[in-house]
Amino acid sequence: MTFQDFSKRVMVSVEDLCRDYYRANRNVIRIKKEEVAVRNLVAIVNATIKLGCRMGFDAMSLRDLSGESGLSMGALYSYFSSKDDLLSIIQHQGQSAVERILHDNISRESDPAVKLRNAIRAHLYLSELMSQWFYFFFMETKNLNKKYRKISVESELMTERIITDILEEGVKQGAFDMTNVSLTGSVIKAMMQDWYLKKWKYKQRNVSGETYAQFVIDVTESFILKQ
Amino acid sequence: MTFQDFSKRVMVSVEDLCRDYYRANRNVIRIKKEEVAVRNLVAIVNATIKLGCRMGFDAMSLRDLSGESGLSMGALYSYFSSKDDLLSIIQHQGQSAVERILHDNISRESDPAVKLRNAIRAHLYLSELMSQWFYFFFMETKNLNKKYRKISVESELMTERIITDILEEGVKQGAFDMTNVSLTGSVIKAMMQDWYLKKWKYKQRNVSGETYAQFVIDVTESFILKQ
DNA sequence: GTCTATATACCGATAGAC
DNA sequence: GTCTATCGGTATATAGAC
Repeated sequence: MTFQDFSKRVMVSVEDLCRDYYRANRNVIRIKKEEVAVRNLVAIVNATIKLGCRMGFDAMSLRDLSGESGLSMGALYSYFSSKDDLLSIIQHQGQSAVERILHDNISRESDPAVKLRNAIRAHLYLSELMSQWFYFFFMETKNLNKKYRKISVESELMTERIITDILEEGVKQGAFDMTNVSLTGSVIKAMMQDWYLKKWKYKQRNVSGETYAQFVIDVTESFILKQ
Repeated sequence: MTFQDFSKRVMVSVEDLCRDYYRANRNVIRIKKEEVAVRNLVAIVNATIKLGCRMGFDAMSLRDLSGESGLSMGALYSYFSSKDDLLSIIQHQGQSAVERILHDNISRESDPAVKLRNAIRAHLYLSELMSQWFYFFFMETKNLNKKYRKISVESELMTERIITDILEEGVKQGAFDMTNVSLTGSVIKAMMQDWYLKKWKYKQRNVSGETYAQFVIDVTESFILKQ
């Protein structure tokens, strides 16, 4: 699967995420026209991710956000109840979407070796499509309150679990051979994560997402495939 | 080399770093008694790292720092000229120390395979000794000004370079065989970095630094050692 | 629905007593 | 050297005009 195939298939858009959020919360959102609400939510969310990645969510003032999104201070508060609330909305909507997309896009393939390759590519290509979101989640969710920090930790463990489940199945079927499934899953996740944490480095070196995905697969397979 | 051997050998202490800083800057620091200055600097730096890791440097107010360090607001400003200055002092002193210790502790061993194992262990054990510092550097670098962000990027590339230099030497000598030295260095660094970025996870699973270091070595060697 | 103007609180930083 | 008290500025959040 190429990156282009993947990006055509998943079609993840900020507008979809905002529309989902609006429909699930129209009872508490004061704006009643869906089109207006969704359009402004998209502007707010995009501006938050952009500024959050550039200067950090905490350092971003709501005046900065007002300027970047094109909405006034007063208007912003029609869409969220506090700055913390804004962070947790983005966190919740984003991580739910990631979870759903990953599960939908990891094939019901029975061969563990093929399935592992698909999973690594799916995760890597998704983190490429949503690289700012992934970076934002990693850098900003540490400062959330307990409840939302828990969601963030669960999200980390969930994606790791997708990998280790495949590894375990492969070991059971005799296709894989490794000393420690849990640690193997951890380092695969670490390698995948590097792609969006060090985007500047890979861009500078002209490494494509496809090249990187294939490389992670090569390293992994040299370790777990039986000779 | 065990973790215990390493930690006895390097003996890195916050007090040493603060004393170095004090002696290099006694001309601009108002406090003239070295023992007083060093004691308070240690308290300030420890408190900053602790609060910075917990809530983020930006979210930490100087009143928080005053409470945690035991010094008053006024006293704090005898040791640094601004909050940004405090961040860059910690960044500069810490990364210089890391660089020096890594270079001192990576053997002049000629066998690339042995040298690579030593380098991975040295880096991992140092990040264990200074785990909060490493975490702090990674999370707060983005908030620095251009000059210090450049230092930080150089630090990232420096540690990667230590690895890729060994890899290149091994390829030249015919001991290693890999498709892409640069990418191999990147993923080794990514695996090493996971140790301090996800400390909570490894602690929860009772994975020791020695176990993790050996695992990274195993994964790496399965990929680069000729059959 | 969106705006401007403003309330209120806390920020980093400093002055001056001791 | 260290403290307390306080400065001006800016933050989040809101009230009320339109």
